[in-house]
Amino acid sequence: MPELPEVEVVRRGLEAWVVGRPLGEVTVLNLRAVRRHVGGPAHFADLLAGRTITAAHRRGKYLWLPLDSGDVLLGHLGMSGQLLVQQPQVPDETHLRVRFRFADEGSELRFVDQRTFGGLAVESDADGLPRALAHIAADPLDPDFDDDAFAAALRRRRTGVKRALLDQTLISGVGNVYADEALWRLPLHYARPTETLTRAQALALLGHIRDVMTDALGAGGTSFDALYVNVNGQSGYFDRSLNAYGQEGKPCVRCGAPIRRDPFMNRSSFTCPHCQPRPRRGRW
DNA sequence: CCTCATTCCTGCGGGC
DNA sequence: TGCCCGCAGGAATGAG
Repeated sequence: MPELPEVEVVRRGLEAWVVGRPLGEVTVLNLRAVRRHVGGPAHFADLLAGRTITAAHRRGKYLWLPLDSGDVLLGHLGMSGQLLVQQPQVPDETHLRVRFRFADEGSELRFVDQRTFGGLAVESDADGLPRALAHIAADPLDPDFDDDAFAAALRRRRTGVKRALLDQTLISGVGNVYADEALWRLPLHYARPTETLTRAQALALLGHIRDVMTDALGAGGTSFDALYVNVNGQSGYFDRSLNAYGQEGKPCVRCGAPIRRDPFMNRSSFTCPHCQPRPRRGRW
């Protein structure tokens, strides 16, 4: 996280507050924040100064802002990235990494990122999708998402179902929180081998991913602390509606069994041990 | 091509 | 009180 719903909340904020405005001075305060920009920080800033942002797009967890120059400003929030619209007189945030002033001298855009897993880059327009996103699959809220192709590709995998969901080349926008929530809703254990899923189960899982993301979007996203906020610094409240993620020890709202936490891929997976029993060889 | 472990980063909280 | 360690985890990268 932030995952698709949180990134979409940010995209909507950018659409409302920065699209149509000409950029002024751009200042890179942290090199790592623009490490994906091949030409370096000065080049990054030069390509942006004076250009007007014409739109705000998203695929999965990636955001991009097309410019009137034909280039696009591409961004990923990583673990802790924020894009904030702030009045210029507001003191700099501790982890301010890039500042975007505007020629209209109104509010500025700030990229703030505590852990610097996120980053920004400028690249030339690729007629629709930025080249750097060529390997990122469509996300489940994309009207062009191909449900049948997803179900078939998921069942062709030879791995656990949650590993597959976190693979952004198969389906994008799903992270640890929404993977656990969708699997709880089905319900299905995260280690279920993908090749044992029926087509109907694969499609049902996709439906739950869509449902939980849509619900979260309606709540303004999921926030566990002040890190996950919209462009105005406000938190969503979907954390109150989580049924599995972060609920270790609390009773499953469906059956009452205490939710368990398992180590998984250097992070955690949360399941109901009763509703989502671990698959065993020859028996699921 | 496919799968999977490793690595990057900072703040917080628990344990001693 | 202070220090150390684990944990939070998206995605590029390279090994096998």
